[in-house]
Amino acid sequence: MNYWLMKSEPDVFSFEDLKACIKQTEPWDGIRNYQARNFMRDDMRIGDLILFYHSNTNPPGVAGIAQVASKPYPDPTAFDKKSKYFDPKSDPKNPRWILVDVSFKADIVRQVSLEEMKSMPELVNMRALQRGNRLSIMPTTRSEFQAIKKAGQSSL
DNA sequence: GCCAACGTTGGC
DNA sequence: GCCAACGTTGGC
Repeated sequence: MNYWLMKSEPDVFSFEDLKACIKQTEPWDGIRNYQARNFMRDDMRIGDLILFYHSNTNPPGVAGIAQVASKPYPDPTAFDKKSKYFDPKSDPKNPRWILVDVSFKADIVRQVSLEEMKSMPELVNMRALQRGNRLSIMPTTRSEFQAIKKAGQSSL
C-alpha cells in the first residue's frame, strides 16, 4: 500500500466534485509532467490512499481522502483535439500520457490547511511541503498520511 | 549536451 | 497580480 498527495484546483475539480461523480470515480486526466506521470504509471496500485489537496485557493489544504481506482491507462484527452490537454506529440500507438482513475474514499471533518500542515511536527520532512516542489502528484509516507487523517478527524 | 528563453505552478 | 522555483523547448 502506497500513499499519495494529489493536487487539484477546486475551481477546476474539487473534492466535492469527485463525490458528485458517477460512481464517485473520475479519470485523473491532464497530467503533463513526466515525474507525475511516472508515479501513476509505475507506482500506483488500486486501493492506494490519496490525500486530495486543494491548491490555488484560500486556504490551500487537504480536503478529503480518495483512492486509486484503476490500473494505469493512456490519457484520452491527449488525443482529443478539442481538449485543452490535447498533445499532438502523443502517438496513440505509443501514448505519452498515462493516468489512473481516482475515487472518493472518505470525508474529513475539517480541512487541514497548508498552514496547519506546516506547523505539524510529523510533517517536517513531508515532500509536498518542501520548498519549490510544484509536482501535482507526490508520494507520501504512511505516518504523514496518518497524521493528516488524524488532524482532519477522518472517519476512515 | 549546454543553456537561454519561455511557460507553468502555486503560495502569498 | 507578483514572483520564486522549476520544467520544457529549441538553437547551437
